[in-house]
Amino acid sequence: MTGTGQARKPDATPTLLTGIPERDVNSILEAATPTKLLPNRMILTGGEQATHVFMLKTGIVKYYRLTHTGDEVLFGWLVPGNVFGLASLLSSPVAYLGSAMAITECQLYVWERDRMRKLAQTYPQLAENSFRVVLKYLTALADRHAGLISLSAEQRLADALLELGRRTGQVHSAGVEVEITNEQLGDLAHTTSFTASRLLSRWKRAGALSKKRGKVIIHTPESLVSD
Amino acid sequence: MTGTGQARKPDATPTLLTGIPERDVNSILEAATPTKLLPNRMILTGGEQATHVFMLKTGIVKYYRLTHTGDEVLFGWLVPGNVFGLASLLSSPVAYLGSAMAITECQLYVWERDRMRKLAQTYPQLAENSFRVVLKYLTALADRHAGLISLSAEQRLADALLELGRRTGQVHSAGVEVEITNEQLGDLAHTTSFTASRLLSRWKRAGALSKKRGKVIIHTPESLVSD
DNA sequence: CGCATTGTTGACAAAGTTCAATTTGCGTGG
DNA sequence: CCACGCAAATTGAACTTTGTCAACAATGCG
Repeated sequence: MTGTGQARKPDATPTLLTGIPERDVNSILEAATPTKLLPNRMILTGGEQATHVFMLKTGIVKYYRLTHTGDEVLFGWLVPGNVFGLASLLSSPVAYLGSAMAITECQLYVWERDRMRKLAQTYPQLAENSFRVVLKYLTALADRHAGLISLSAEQRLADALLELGRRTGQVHSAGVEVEITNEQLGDLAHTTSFTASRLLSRWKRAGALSKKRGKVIIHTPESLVSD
Repeated sequence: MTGTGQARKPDATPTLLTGIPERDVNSILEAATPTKLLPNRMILTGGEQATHVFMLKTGIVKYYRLTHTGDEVLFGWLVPGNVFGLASLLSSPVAYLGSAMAITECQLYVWERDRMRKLAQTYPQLAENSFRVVLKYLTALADRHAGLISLSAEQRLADALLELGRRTGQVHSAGVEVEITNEQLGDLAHTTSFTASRLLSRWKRAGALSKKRGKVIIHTPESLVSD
């Protein structure tokens, strides 16, 4: 039992460049190709050989997988700073485990596989950070999985909405404004747009939020939390 | 059995020691503490600080998580060769993401964190393999998650049974024999022992398998595959 | 032999999904 | 500026799947 030092922040969102000195960060970013994408563009496709590493600079990306029946299984939304395509780092080639698609207009850093592998040798912190990021995704997916099993559609929807507010919400005088459709929200919470509509209506009636087409304004996040 | 430069198996179950020369493997294993555990012993607990890396030598371990309501969310069963506790490899300490418990009597290799971190520096292949293993777990959990969303209880149960057959089954003249209770099978497939019982009975009536207490003998795996 | 564990079966309930019908909101082009 | 048309949202009702619970049967161990 290592009686380690002090309480650190619970989860200080580690990313690829955490703990790397600024001049090295610059070298690393310069080795990437900056790319701009329109909404609905595919970025990578699950099952294809991993050839690039991506870091999202601006915009929102959805990471998902298609089942053999064609249903979409959403793993989560990626926001600026998030890194994906890390399977490329392995010495022997592996497939991407899911597909990534731009939801909004996006700017990305894109590294070619060999380039990134060399960088990871030059800057070992990069390798460690990659490992940490993959572990973080594993934890996130574990959370998502546990939630799907043990929470009701209502709780999942509330969680999805609150996390969206935290990650992509615009703070407004009347509350936090989130740009999302019922259908997207349903996907995030693993339910249908119908269920999403019913629950949102209920919360609206309770005064916890208000709705516009493609938009939700959360007035009282607390009132979504429990029950 | 190095076998480089030859058609490799599609998913040759990469593990911690893959591609490491035998004498180095010996050094690595010698650095571990061999440990023997009785059934139902906890090995590590989710949320605790990661201090050790484990490799299962013999036996079966379940890896799971408890929700705040106390339900158990099973991520999977670990079989000999599987490695866990890899969060220990990070430079700054992280928590184990789930709990591990011995199902059968088990033998384990256990490495103390600092020891393993030094080994990973000495043998870089060890670091790469760790990364690969974590990616593999991510893929496995993604599969599991997708299955939970898109498959019926029946299909999940069939999958669980078939995979058990593959991984832990005893080949017998009458088919593959799997040691498992209805309840364990239900847990694996994310359903109840009642549903498991009903489906097994149906398959038994169809002649696809037979049952003993705590045991299933699969006669015709094909007939479980689709519907 | 007795007892605990495991398994079976039925009746019922809960949660969400599905589908169809309708309404609302909003940009576009006349 | 209005009317059109389409995408998004709403709502009700039936339906499906699976979980829950209770009662009971069987298996096998000590």
